[in-house]
Formats: sequence, C-alpha cells, structure tokens
Amino acid sequence: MLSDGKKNVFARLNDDQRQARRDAIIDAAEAIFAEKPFNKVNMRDIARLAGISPALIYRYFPNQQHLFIEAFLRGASDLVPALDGCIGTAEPGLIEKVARIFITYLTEHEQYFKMMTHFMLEGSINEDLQERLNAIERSVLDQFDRMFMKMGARKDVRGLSHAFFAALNGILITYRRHPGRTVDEVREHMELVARVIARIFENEVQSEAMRK
Amino acid sequence: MLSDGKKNVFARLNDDQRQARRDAIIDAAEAIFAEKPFNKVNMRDIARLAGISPALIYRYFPNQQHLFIEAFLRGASDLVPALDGCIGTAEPGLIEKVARIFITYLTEHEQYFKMMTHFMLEGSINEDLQERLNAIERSVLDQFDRMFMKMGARKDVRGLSHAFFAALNGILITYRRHPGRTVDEVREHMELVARVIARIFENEVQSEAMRK
DNA sequence: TGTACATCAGTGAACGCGCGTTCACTGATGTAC
DNA sequence: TGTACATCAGTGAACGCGCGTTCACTGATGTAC
Repeated sequence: MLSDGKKNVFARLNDDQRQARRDAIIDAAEAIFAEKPFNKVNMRDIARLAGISPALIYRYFPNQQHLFIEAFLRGASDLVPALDGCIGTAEPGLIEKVARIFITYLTEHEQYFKMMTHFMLEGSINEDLQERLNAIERSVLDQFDRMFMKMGARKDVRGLSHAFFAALNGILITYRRHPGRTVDEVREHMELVARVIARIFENEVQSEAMRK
Repeated sequence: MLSDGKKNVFARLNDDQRQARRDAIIDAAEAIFAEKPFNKVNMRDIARLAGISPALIYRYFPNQQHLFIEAFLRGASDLVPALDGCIGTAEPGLIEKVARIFITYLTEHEQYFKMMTHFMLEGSINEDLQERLNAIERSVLDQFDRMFMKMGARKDVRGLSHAFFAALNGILITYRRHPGRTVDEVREHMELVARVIARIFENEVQSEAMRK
C-alpha cells in the first residue's frame, strides 16, 4: 500500500543528501559567476563543474533565475553579520571601516556583485524572490542606520543610508573595468574613492552634531 | 577608365545621404533601447524600426558593438554642454542643481543609461571605442571639477569628482527598479537621494573652505 | 527467500528559439564607346 | 543615341551558434506478497 502522507516513503535521498547536492550546485554556480562575465554564465558549465548532467539541476531548482537568486542569497547574507560585527563600537573612522568592508567583500567575492547587478538590471523577477532580495537590502540599510546613529546622526538617518548604499554601489560599478589597469590597481582606486565618500559622510554627521 | 582616387566615382549616395541614413539607424537604435530592457535589444528590431533590412545596418556599422557605442556617444555628448551651461556662475545650491541635471538627463533619456551600464558591465570593448567612451567620462569629470572649484574646493578636486560621479551613477542603478513603484515615484526617490548626496558634498566643500 | 513491480536519481541527446551576421541576389543608375 | 557593363544600395533568407529546458530512458533500490 502506498503511503498517504506528503513525504514519499520511497525517497532514497534523505534531506541531508539533497541539501548537500543543492549546495554543491550553488557552489558550482558561484564558481562560474566568479570566473566569467555574467552574461556568459550558463547552465551547462555549472553542471559540468558540479559533475552532473544539466538536467539534474532542474530537479533541485525550478529554473535558472531561482538558482541564481538562491546562490546570491546564500552568499550575500554573510555580508550582514560582517557589517554587524564591526559596527559594535562607535569610533572615529568607523564609516571608513564599514565602507572598506563593503567594498572589499564585493570585490573579493565578485560573483555576488555580478549577481546583484544582474538582478538590478534584468527584467521581471519572481515576486517572492524579489521580496527576499529586498529583505537583504533592508538588512544592509539597517546596518548603515546603526552606524550613522552610533556616529551621532539623528536627522534623516535612512536618507543617509540610502545615499551611502548608492554611493558604494556606484563605486563598484563605475570603476570596475578601467582599461589598462590591473585588478589590484582597480581595487586600490575603488578604496581611494570609498575613502573620499566615507570622509564626506563622516564630516556631514559631525557637522550635523555640531549644529545642534 | 576608372577613377584612381580613393573616392569611388560611382558612389550614388553622397555624404549627406549616407549620414542621414546613419543617423536614422542610430535613431532607431535609441528608440529600441528606450523601449526594451537592454538585453532584449536586437538588430532585427532596430532594422524594422528604421524601415530597412538587417543586412543594411552592416553597410553602415561593422558590428553591433560599434553601432551601440556610436549611438551612446552621439547622445551622451549632449550631457556635457548641458552641465557646462549651468555651471557658469557659482551660487548656493549649485551642486544640487548639477546633480539634478545629471539624474534628470539619464532618467529622461533612459537609453543612454542602459547603454552606459551595458558597456560598464560587458566584456571586452574595442580599444578605440573604449578611448572615446573614456573621453566622455573625462569631460563629465572635468565639469564636476569646475563645479567643485567654483564652490571653493581646492584640495583633491578630482577625487571629489570621482566620488560624485560614482555616487550619482550608483543612485541611477540602485533605485532603478524598486518593485511596486511607478516611474514617477522612482524618479522622485532618486532625486531625493541625489539631494542628500549633493548636500553632503556641499557641506564638505564649505567646511574645507572654513578650515582654511 | 525470490520475484514482479514501483519509485526515483540521474543522464545524454534533442528541442526550440533567438540572434548576430553573411550570402547570393536584384535592380537602379552612371559610364564607356 | 544606344548598348554593354560596372558599381553599389539594398534585400530576404539562411547560416551557425549558444543556451534554457525537456524528453525518453537507465539502473539502482526498496516494497509487496
């Protein structure tokens, strides 16, 4: 007699095994994103790197968009604790430190940055997935809020965070491919510009506090 | 006897006619870019809108990349005079005005923004074309330099311009597609964030002047 | 203990489509003589 | 003035490729009895 429950009694892969394979596929997707320009990323390469057939990916993810967004969510969620950990204490230069962590994280894990811009620029995204992307963005903005408040900002903190977030993203996109520069030179330039940004935000917060 | 000059005597389209058709193709490319997500833009649609066969485009442009970059250069070069015209006099709120012009220009002519991000993110670009793109970027940065100097900045003006440029680009990319918002709401939010950015740059320049 | 069967992970090849680009061709016009 | 020819704008169809996704199938394993 067949089971009448929702879980099929015949499932031979238990949850751990399924999860392990899922992770392996996401690992492969990340590696391919890290290696190639994001419009060259494709399912065949991901499957090959994961050591499986392309068709098998579709037993774990309904389509490419889901896979990409799951991969992004898994990786990008590590950024939030990293920010959280360093905002603990108010200190001079905190904003610069946070800016550097943000920039460093997204240049060292270029795959997340590529995925992020992919979603920002592409057409329609599944509603649920969009909401999860928004949740990540809000978490990052929340961290920035905390940072600005620790540094003494009181007025329109969210506005500052939005501006800060946009400015850092802009650095990553604008100076990503400066011709004739090595990877290190690009990173160095980004950090330079990030310091300028951090400095003027710092200055803004300070002078706001002084006006009070 | 055949002509021994470089210009073929048989050319039936004179330079004006050729240029007119070239412009018409670029017009069509712009219109398609304005209408569709940039990864849906294709040569067939451009040809159809221009009222010609796809094959004819290749008599005017060697390939798609050249067409796109020429289109971008033609359109984006109008931004520089627009900025130039409004930086004439130093006045309070100048930075905000310039930020608004930049944002407005690239939201009202969304096609240029799409092309710009296209080039920033895609793989290899022809060297000559890259140099022309860089020239445009430098012109914009030069305008920002002028603006900051008029407002009293003296130290590391180019650094400010780089940061300002990145921040404005970041606004355009980050807040482009906020789900459930109308086009007007998106634009309004962008202008709000741009005002925050402008304000803190203004503050930075002023306090730099005061420290002197 | 053995056998027929159900279930499911996994596969390689194929489907279908979109798209950049090229090909072979047409037809109009100017030139040589 | 007429005719053969060269030149070039322009075309529709085809080529070739990449890629997301699906299909028909295999084989291993657990179950029913």
